[in-house]
Amino acid sequence: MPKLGMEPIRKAALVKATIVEIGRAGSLDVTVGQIAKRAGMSPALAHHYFGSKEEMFLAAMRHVLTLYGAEVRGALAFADGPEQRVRAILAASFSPANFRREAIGAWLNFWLMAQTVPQARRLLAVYHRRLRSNLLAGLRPLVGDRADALANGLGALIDGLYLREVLKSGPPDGPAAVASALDYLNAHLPQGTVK
Amino acid sequence: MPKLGMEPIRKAALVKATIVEIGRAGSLDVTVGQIAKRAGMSPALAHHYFGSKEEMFLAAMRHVLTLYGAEVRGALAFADGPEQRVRAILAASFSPANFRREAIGAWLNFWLMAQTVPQARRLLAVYHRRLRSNLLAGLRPLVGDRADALANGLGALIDGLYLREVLKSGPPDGPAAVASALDYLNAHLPQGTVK
DNA sequence: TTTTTTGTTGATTGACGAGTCAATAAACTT
DNA sequence: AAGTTTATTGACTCGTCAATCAACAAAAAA
Repeated sequence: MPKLGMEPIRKAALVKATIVEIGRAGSLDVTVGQIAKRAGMSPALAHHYFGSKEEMFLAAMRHVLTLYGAEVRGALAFADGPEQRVRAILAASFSPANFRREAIGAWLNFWLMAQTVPQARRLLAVYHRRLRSNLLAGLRPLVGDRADALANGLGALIDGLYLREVLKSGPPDGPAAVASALDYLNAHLPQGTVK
Repeated sequence: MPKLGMEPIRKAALVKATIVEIGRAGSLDVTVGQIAKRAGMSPALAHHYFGSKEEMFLAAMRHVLTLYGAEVRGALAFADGPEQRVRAILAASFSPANFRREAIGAWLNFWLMAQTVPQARRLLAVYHRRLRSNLLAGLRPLVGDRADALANGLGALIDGLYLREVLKSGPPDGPAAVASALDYLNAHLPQGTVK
């Protein structure tokens, strides 16, 4: 029953299924069959649309990063002043949409992939740069030339908090993570600018 | 030419080779064949000694953690006072022995494995607890009841710094990482206790 | 209506890799 | 010397999986 215009629908379904399956498996050892099944189609069709498994992974990674970027932008739009901007970034980073098991698992695996797949490395580098410049914009008015080191530290801390969440049992605790990061930030500010 | 007493030698060689190969591949997609070859023996022999690939991975992980633990203990032996203890832990964490490409890559993969292999999870949990209690011992005299939150933050920061090193090109910069962590610590101390 | 394009899948190919087994050989024991 | 244990490997089994292909179906274009 070939309805036309299936391509975007199928691709979206596959991307979503890829993320879910990677999160579920906790690794990239996921067969095209599993992904296709979850997306409700045959493995052959998955190949038809993406050409290869790697392309599927990359599309999934792009999707995760895009979502995250959108969330940050959205939060930033409402932020008032540098301090609120930094807060907004942190809140977006640990928002329920991003800070949930599947996404965290997927994220960790993309990191792994970035070690060996140049495309993935590039994607991750883009995310890094964006996060960094967003943080810097907020931090510079607050701490001047120490902003650079602080942005690095905060970036690493965010990644570390993600990493640690992987091992915890129970649902991820976004607010606690935000609190941790804010605490870090706060300690570096001329006393208590951020409460 | 069966010399006796080969077992420990072979096992050690395999563990080492496992770490190298995982680091090289940047993932756990490493064949027993590759590992065995690097260790200078047939795949069959590798199976003979370890029974399964997973056992090999776990042994490698145990080895990495043991090395790290030993380094921390060693550094701690010379540490004088709480502040020096914390410094010692950080220095050991980013020492050349631990903070090098292969080990970092292996570490990241173990993290991944911990998501699904209970044994691996347990090993990582042990490392976590030890790091935590070591940090706490040093921090409590310095910051009292805020030590708990600080230890968590520092732990996450350390992990994050490892993670970030994966993506950088060029050799890992241990001292810079230590400086980052110290900076974090310093910001939380009643002014400038740690310089 | 014929042709082309788009959607879809079952079956197959081809490669690869974990783990087993049987066989060989050197040492050590009795 | 006969028997046992340890070391070692080549050959093989068995399963899995990415990717391809041939074929069929429905819509759109001609």
